[in-house]
Amino acid sequence: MHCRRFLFTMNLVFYMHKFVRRRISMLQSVLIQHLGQHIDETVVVQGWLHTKRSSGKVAFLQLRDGTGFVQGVAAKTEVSDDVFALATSLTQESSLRVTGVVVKDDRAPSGVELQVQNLEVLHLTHDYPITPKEHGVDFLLDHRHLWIRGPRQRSILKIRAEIIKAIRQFLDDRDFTQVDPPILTPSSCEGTTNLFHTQYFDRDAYLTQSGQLYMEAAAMALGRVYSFGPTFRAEKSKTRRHLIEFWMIEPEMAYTTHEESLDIQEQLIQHIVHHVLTKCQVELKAIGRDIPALENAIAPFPRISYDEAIELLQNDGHSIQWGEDFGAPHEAAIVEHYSRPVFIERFPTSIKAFYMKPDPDRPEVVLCADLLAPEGYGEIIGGSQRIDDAELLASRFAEHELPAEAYAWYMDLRQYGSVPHSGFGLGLERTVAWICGLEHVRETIPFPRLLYRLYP
RNA sequence: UCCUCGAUAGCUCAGCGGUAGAGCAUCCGGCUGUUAACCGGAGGGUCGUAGGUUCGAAUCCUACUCGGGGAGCCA
Repeated sequence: MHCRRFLFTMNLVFYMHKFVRRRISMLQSVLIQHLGQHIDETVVVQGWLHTKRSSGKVAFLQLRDGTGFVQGVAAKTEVSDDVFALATSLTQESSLRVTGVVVKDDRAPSGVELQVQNLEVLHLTHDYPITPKEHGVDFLLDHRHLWIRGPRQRSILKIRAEIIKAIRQFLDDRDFTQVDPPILTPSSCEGTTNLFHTQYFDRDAYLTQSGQLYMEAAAMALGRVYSFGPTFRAEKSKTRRHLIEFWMIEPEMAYTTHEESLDIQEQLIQHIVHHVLTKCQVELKAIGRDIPALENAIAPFPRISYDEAIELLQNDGHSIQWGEDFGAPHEAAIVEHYSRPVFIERFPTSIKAFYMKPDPDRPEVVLCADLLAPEGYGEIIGGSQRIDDAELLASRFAEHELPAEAYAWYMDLRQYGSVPHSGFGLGLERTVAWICGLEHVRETIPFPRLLYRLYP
């Protein structure tokens, strides 16, 4: 019985395909997001069946094409028996071309519906794994290649794309030049334990952990630069804030102090949030983001010193002492006092990277800052003013037992026209997670690389 | 590396020492406004793997495998 039904459907599909091809090809195909501009016109929508509901006399087809969702209504009295039979036999995620009249309807979430006239099935799907009911994380990640078809994941990827667009727009408008640092590197800037090792013919090479040092060179060549690319960390981190492969934006600015860098950072974040609030209302609603909470991200952001943060934590009952680095619970406790992103600046020199410039008034701290996102999303920016003095940098290399020969080129930057300069790294996925209000960064990237997951 | 939780139908889970269960999905039937549609029926299982305890193990114990959450580290 199953088999006969299947053959019947396939014959029908073949027949309909021949029957309607000429007429459909003469009609205009329209993206779902533009249907509102075609009221009362007959159009073709090319997409997939998201879900279907049907009764004996009417079938409701939820269609998607990547740009949006629209309901196609096939009424038994309005279409041929063949088309109606085809409509009721359609399966989830079958690919199809639907011909119909665009009509206004207040019952539709987008305000329009498609009155179906004809259907052309390109491929009839069987047993699509992701059903409209709930699924577990493991199952969904194993089916990530299909999971991204869903409305929630589509919205997140759309917002990610708009965030990227906003970042580029902001930096390009302020005379930054994009410069691409290498992905294959001879060694790291901060230890090799977290680096992905690979072969470079007969030598060792590592996947980049940060393009920063190269960007310092680029800033001396082009003034204001930024990189935008993937970063790899072989850390055995398994939390909602960590990916093995993630994307970073690393601006680097010549003739720029720590304070000027902070100004740019907060304006950038404000611009991103404003852009997403302007362009992505539909997507933000689709994923259930608390929009008023996002609207709080207006510059200037609070700037507190490491000293003040320690005091604040001690007053909250934490046993942390000056000189210790913050753990995740500390960051969460600090952020709880604010509803906006907050800068923590001037950390102890001893716990920060070798290239950070000491505060001239207090050499025990460096001119650096972390920007913590609100609502517990953790550090989204880390930045600093860099050491511009050749002698000091040389002594830092010695203190950190770094191989000076490998970094001769980096030392050169302090030999030939050294200037005060600053830069920062913005973690894309954590920013997307915060703006989307997600539980986990794994949903912010199309194909997440996680500690125990390299598939698909 | 450490702590902690988990693995039972295609999916989500219940069952916690005595005949393997539910909802959804699938298939069949019904329904002209559904929004995770609804109503009736059917099929569907080596209870993660290997040992052990017991008259009897999905259930208790041990080891292993795979995964979730978290710590450290970091964006």
